[in-house]
Amino acid sequence: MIIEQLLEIVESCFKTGVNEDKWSDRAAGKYSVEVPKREGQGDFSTNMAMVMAGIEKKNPREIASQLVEYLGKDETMIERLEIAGPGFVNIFLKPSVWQKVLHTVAKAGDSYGHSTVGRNEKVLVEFVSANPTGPLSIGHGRQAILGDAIARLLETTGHDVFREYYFNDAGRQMRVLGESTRARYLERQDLPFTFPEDGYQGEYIYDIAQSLIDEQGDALVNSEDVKPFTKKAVDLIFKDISGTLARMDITFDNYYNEHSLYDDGHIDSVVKELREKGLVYEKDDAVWFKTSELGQEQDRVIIKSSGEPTYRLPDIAYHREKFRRNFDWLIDVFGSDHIATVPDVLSGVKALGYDPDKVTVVLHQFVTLTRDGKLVKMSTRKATFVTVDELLDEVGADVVRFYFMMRKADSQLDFDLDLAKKQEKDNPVYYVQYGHARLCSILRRATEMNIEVKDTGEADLSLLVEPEELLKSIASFPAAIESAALDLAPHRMIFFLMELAGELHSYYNKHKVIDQEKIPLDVTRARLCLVAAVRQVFKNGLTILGMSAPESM
RNA sequence: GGUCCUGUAGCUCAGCUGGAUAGAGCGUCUGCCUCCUAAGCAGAAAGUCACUGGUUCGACUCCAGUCAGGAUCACCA
Repeated sequence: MIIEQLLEIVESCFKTGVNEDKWSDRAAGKYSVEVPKREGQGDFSTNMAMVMAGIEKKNPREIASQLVEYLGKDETMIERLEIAGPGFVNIFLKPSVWQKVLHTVAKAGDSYGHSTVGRNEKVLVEFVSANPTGPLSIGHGRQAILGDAIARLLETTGHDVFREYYFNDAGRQMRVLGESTRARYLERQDLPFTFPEDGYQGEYIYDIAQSLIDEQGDALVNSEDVKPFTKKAVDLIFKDISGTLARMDITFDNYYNEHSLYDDGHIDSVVKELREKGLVYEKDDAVWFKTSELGQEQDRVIIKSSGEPTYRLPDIAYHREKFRRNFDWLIDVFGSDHIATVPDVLSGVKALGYDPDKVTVVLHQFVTLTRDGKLVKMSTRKATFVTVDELLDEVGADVVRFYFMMRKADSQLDFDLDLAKKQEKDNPVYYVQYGHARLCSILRRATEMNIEVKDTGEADLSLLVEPEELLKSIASFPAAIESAALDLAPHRMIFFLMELAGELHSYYNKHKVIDQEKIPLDVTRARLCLVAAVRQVFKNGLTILGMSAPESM
């Protein structure tokens, strides 16, 4: 990458200064080379002189002029230098350095931007993990897309990614689900029924009841056992959930059933191990975990006086199993309502001898929905929540993905349905996709006119006029992916693409590519190389985010 | 009350490891289609980066405190 090559040059100049006794090596590694925010301040700049000034107690501009003298000797990529502001050294590169990016993109094609920084590290991304009690709500939607985007980014950067969905289909929640279904089953047949006090009130329960009636008629009317109802509900709800996920092109490598932790004895063995370490004790007929000895304020119950474990115990056991399955990095994507469980799980992991630093929890804040300029009130209990399916029906998968990725996880996300539904303008999703479509259109046109899109090596790229912004963006694409991936921040890719689209649309209006009367053929050919490269970056960027790159709109 | 997140333009939000004159989209206002897609472009107006201190050559960014909003503090998951 360009910045890395430049950094090498800067570092060797720094060393030259040390060797020639101009300054000491105490500033080594403390300075940086970065892209200035404003135009006219160079392609890159370094703060070395300012960093050194503090350490060496010298005038920063004096150091800067010495540095400029050293840097000026480079003929490979530096065109000119200037000292600015408090002591920045601004570095202007030769245009040919940027133009070469087009070769790189053309050569790499669909894999441009992919890297191997992940070194095949085994990463487990756990996300969604919604229990089968109803259709996915928009809160789950955010999590599904955030988790999937993180997984895709990590794959792109050379990680060995495994996607897992953790669920529980036993226990009180499921009993209530079964009882709710039974009540609807009886209601539909005009028989007396009692609906559970905290039952699931959603319409979908009627659908489940109806399918039981269709299949078995009134055979279950006198069933004492709630299991057939629960089972049917779980089956249909899971089918519904995976259907919703499939519509967004989200798949999992594994669905991990909490119950298997009991069957395989992992729950018992965790308690046993903690007990051996003296971290467990009995009080009030319950079993407590000494989390206070692990940095927390108070101890927590892991087995209730009824003999049933609390949710913490299987959570801890589950994470131990993740470690035992030899993953190097565990990523949990949760809603912010799970915040209280995080310290408990990490305490458990630590107590069992695993490194909690290998667990990264991505907590995302809540989602609100705005329709007709007003906040839509949602309640899970009353089943007045909006489902992901409904959103998909209204605006389609690309828009849903884009909007859910647009904000960093830490921010609350307001899904503006009015804006999302606008298909004609103002919608950032189309702004980006339109960029790709426009470029495709130009390439189609070139083919129609029998203009061959030459290999970048044959075209005279020095004929490109004002392509700097675009070339720099293209060149920074791999770094953008890397930072978004390693920081688990997909929203940065969205912003990257929006910026690229802005630059492209601006260029498009300023410079025509094909015009046989006004534009010389070799200029057209050079611009077609640029067009092809930008199109490739759009396509790769959209693909990495799980969105489509339409060739026409 | 404790813990975590948030507070940046009228609205919704970026601002990555501190860097030069604070950024985008929407909204508002003014222009631009005999021309590769106007789902676009060019320009204008719009800010006490919640507040107060501190750290330093330099703070939206780091630290402490205050205020406001959200999440969470079970032998529910």
